[in-house]
Amino acid sequence: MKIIAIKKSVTAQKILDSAEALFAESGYDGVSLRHITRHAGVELALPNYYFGTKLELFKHVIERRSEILNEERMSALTRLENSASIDSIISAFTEPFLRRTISGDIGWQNYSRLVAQIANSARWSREIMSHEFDPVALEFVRRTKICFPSAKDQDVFWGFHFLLGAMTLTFAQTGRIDILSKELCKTTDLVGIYKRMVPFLSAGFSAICEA
Amino acid sequence: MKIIAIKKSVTAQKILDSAEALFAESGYDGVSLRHITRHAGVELALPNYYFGTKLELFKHVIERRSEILNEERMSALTRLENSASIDSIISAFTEPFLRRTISGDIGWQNYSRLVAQIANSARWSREIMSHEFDPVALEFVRRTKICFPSAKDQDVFWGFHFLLGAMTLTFAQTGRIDILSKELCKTTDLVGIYKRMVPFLSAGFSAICEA
DNA sequence: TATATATTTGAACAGTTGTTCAAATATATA
DNA sequence: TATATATTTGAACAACTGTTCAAATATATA
Repeated sequence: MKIIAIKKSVTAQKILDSAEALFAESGYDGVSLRHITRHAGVELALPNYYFGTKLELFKHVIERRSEILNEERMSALTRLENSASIDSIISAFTEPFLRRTISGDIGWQNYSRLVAQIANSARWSREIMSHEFDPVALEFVRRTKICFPSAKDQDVFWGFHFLLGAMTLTFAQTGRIDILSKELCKTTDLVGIYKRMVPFLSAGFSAICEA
Repeated sequence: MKIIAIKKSVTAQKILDSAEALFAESGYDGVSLRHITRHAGVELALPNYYFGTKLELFKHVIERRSEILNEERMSALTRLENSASIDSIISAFTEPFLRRTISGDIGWQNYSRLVAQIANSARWSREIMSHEFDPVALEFVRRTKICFPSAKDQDVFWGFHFLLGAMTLTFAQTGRIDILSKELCKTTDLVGIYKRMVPFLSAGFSAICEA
């Protein structure tokens, strides 16, 4: 009987890191197990040993950091006072991801690029996004409803949808806005983005959720 | 010498339609030429005859409708008066895509799902999105600057970035919000989304672009 | 009708894909 | 040290990949 402790195996972590980086760049089907193992410097058979199939490896890549992210988001949301403003609710939801990404940790940067792709993919969104991130999303919605007592539930959900779109494109780090703005705006300037994103989204929520 | 008139060949259009539908579902690498030709009911060698490589076929899929979309958006923007409100500018930019998608045309629905994925992909965004859509995007930015004379260029570009994120996630039609909201919100209800999206984004722009 | 051109067919090519497994090696336990 | 378990190795499998091409067929031109 084999007992695999993925979290403690440096080989397993090397595979996850390489898979994360390559999936973020080229997507699930754009990357082969040989790409991953070559990048990680390990044998081809090892992903199967630790994770089973390629699909299970993919899901492990997602779950490794979603657990951390969900905990941080949830605790930031529950730390809020009952009278919290929409600004602070949006900050609580978006800031944990942002802080991880701007820290310079290349793993988190790859992860956020990967999640952005998944969130906009018909194939993966329901299967992965819903499963991993909906509980925290519902807590965000619950807090926002308290903030706008007269808002209809639909309005709050659509507001969350717009927030999610703006946030995921930001974390996608595509570099398109750099080209469009002739390098006036930098995809990597997450602090500058954040300073504008929270007011932008707060005003948007107020516009559709206030009577 | 072979003279190929792609736009008039029903075979070429069948290939483009099938490629569009399958790429929208599974992405560039998730679809093989055999999937496409089987779906279209044509021989394997025909994509090469009409389009050359798989990559060139992919780009033809994108360009076929981006030409139409760009013309409609550009003419909607230039039809605006000089004193146009941010609401009307956002409408001019987003409405053409919306109208095509809600018309029930399955081809345009597939196309919008595909563009949403490309917009959030590091691999394709610069190569395809910038090339296809930046001229019209710059016209949007130019009109928005007139609307907010005291706004810094950076603020307008970032506003466009948030708009683009919200819009692409909407057109991605992932169905995630349906699950999250327990079917209270429907991804397919583009009219209901639009009614909220324009006010949401207008308020966002005002928040970061007004002094 | 005869000729030229456009299109379609069916097969083949070499390279890559995910997955499997017995054997070899390393590590921990007794 | 001896034994059991965990991990790594290297090769093999059949299926699938994008691309190519000569031959066959259809269509237009003269």
